[in-house]
Amino acid sequence: MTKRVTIKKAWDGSNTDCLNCSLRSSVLFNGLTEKDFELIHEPVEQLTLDPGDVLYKMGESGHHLFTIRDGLVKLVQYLPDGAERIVRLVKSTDVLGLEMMVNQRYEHEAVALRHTQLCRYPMAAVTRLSQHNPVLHKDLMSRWQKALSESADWLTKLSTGPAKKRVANLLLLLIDHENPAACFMLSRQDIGSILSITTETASRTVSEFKRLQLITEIERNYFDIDVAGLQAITAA
Amino acid sequence: MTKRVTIKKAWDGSNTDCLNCSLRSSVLFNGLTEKDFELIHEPVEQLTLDPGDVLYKMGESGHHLFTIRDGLVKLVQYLPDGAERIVRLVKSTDVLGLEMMVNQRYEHEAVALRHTQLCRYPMAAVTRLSQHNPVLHKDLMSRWQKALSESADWLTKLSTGPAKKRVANLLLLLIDHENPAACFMLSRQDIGSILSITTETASRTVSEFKRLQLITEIERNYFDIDVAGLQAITAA
DNA sequence: CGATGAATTGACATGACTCAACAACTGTGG
DNA sequence: CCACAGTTGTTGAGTCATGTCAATTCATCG
Repeated sequence: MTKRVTIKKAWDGSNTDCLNCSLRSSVLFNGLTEKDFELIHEPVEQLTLDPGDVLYKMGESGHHLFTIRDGLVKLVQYLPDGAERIVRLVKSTDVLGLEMMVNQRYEHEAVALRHTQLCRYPMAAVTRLSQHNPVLHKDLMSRWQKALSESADWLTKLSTGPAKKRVANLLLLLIDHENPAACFMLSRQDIGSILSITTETASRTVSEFKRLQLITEIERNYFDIDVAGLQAITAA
Repeated sequence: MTKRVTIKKAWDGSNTDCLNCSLRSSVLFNGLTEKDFELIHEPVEQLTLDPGDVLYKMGESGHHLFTIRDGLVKLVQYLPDGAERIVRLVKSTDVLGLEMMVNQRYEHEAVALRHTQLCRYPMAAVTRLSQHNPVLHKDLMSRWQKALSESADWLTKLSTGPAKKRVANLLLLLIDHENPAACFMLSRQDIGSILSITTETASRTVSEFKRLQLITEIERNYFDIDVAGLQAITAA
């Protein structure tokens, strides 16, 4: 079911050199000075997750935030009846676990969907720095706001209207912006719990898109997608 | 359609005395010292909205945040096809317009659903103060996080499952916690665009609940609700 | 190769939408 | 106070999309 990844297993062994990080400008700490970095005694660590690995569980306490360097992670909530609902997808350059700074608890279960690399930050350092460094302060607010605003989109685009539109919107959202028109395909079950449809409906819809050549499998789990065609469906 | 409320019309004429506000402890500025207040030159004003009044529109620029003292406001987004979707309800002690601090634009249309009183804060002051006052800083993060977490609930409780469950969950959410078991009833159209169902389905479901005596009209638009009964439906 | 879990497909039932008529209510002007 | 128009809510009949249940194929992995 849900394998638990241990920090030992995950840690690559090399400390992350944030100053030279290729994601520097888009990453949480981009506003920090070298002097700020000196105040962080606990090291920033790099983790690697395989598909299915659980980064943290709902309700768990912890002391870390995460930034995704590359990959895709789902945030899952469970309904009273045990059904799972995916409430957000977190991808490259996004931050995970911000709620820790407020609640000291994770609010979701975080599970990797693909091979994923991330950086782990000590939360206390972020809290402390955010009160002195206005750039980080502002960056944190931006990230919260971004999550909130994506969450509204999630509602309007992925939880409204007929299944075809929803699936089309989801595929468009999964486009890898470095490989435009190449799209990582989720399991039918994940599609279902994102869109709140059954796996059968998800499967039928994906199959129909394949038949109509709106999507074409390039390699295992990667599809070339007809952006204009799918957009036509979302608008229909 | 959408009446525009002018500040002149709305302003009660008396400056709000935040120091003596009855909502003080739950309100945005609860962490401020009297000295902080001296730094706010632009006055905090009190507004009153009638049902249907539009506080701000999507994309509009502005310089203010709002706290709801009493009442209920919907945040609306429009889909490409023009259909409206309500993405959040904002109620007493909640803050509206936080996104201004990041974007300088409002991201939704804010429309009063009932007679509503609110306070208007100059955004620049909040931004400035949040960088020096750690309590306000933390409070802002909490509010962002609260909005985000409610937004996930909105998804799981109000946008998932059959119409009956959704309506039941919505009614439970509308309970006025000062008048437990008394619940303000929304228009069928609003129910529809919250739950993403048609007005007809909303009407049928509400009617059924009335027949089953799960809800009973006490006075115009106020219902006594059978909490246990509705909870049974949400769990079913 | 056989075993397991995922994906697909079909047949059928059902819940929600559509279209349409009508009832109830609100506010207006006579 | 009534008559009217306009809006909102209710209800019904028929259709369509999605859910349900079940069988089958496909992919992966030991």
